[in-house]
Amino acid sequence: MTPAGRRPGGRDTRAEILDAARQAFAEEGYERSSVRGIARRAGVDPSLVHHYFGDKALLFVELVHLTRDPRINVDEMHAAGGVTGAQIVRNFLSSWESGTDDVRGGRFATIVEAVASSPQAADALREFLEERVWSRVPEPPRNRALITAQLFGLAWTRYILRVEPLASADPEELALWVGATIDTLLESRRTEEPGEHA
Amino acid sequence: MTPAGRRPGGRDTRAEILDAARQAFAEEGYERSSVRGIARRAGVDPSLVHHYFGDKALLFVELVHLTRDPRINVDEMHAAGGVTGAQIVRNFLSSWESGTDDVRGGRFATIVEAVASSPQAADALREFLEERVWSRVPEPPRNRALITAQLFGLAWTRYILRVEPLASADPEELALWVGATIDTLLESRRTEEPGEHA
DNA sequence: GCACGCAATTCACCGGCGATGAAATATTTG
DNA sequence: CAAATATTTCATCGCCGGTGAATTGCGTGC
Repeated sequence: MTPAGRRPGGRDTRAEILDAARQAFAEEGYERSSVRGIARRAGVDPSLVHHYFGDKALLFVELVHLTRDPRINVDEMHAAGGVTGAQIVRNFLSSWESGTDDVRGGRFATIVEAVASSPQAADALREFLEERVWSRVPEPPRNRALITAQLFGLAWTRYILRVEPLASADPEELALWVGATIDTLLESRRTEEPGEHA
Repeated sequence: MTPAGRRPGGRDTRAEILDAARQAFAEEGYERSSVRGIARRAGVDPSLVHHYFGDKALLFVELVHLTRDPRINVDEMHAAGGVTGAQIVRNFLSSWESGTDDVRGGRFATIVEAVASSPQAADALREFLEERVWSRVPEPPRNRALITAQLFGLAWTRYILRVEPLASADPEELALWVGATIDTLLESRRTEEPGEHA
């Protein structure tokens, strides 16, 4: 149909592909989204996707970096008079439940799926967390990691594995339950070892 | 080469396919393993895999159920004088680090990958945990779920996301760190609410 | 002991996938 | 205006998951 060759009029095809990819990943998850499908959405040849992004994993990496900056959340919490476990949990959950997603936790599933099947995506997410989320929180690395484990364990059990009662509990309940554990970790910094009472 | 039709001599092809699948999933993960590749390993036509198992997800489900029964671990812990958080963690980690795996945590990655991309696999794992792991532990559902979240959060952060220092810490250290949190949950049953101290 | 039904196996396909490499066309630069 | 470069499509390759039909062996009833 459309002949080969560069198109006249500089519309930003790269951005359109990114947008199509965001939709596709959100709707269908990582593995089930195809480069071809994304290209189709963007009204573009599949090769163009490779041309701009290299391959599917790199396209995804690019997308994750475009997410709205979560440092803002951290700043807001500081402004609101200190970081508590419950607030961290509330914030974390709201990232996955807010917005126009069709399936609750769908965004989380997409990311987890990508991270599980592509080490590059895992690297990207880890660096993202380190540089943009934790960078302003003065916790020692071990506590950061343990809190990360708390949060992702919660989300994974809730959204992916769907274990009850976590799967259908109210976010506020979860904030209390898991927030308490995180508080223990946060407090341990001011004392000694993390929650060792044996 | 080999003509069509049933083979003489009743070798258990179904079992051979399962074995090939176990190897393949362990070495390459879920998505990267292909039905065709598994059939190739088993020296068999790909259609045979579909014939016996329906599709790839069902094949995987079949495999998970063949894992050695983890109830034994629970029994051993009871015999050893009670269940402690540290022992739970040790046991959990050893399931993913023992044996002849090439990559540490490779089995965990395989399962997580499958669960992330196939709801059927998620159902299978959840039922597996409910029926075969938790069935003998008299904790209320919420505690079971929270402990599950602890364990999977830990493993996910260690094996998949590879956040330091969890990724390279000694299992014994992890048992202390996370075990303490689990102990708090276990104790809360004998008192009241889970660790709410606010 | 043989014919018939069923289980096991392969074959030939279908549409889709990720990726590569070359060709064609537009824009930018000198 | 010409050469370099950026953008775009096309033609392929080899692989994938899955389906449906054909082929061959096995077990059972009579």
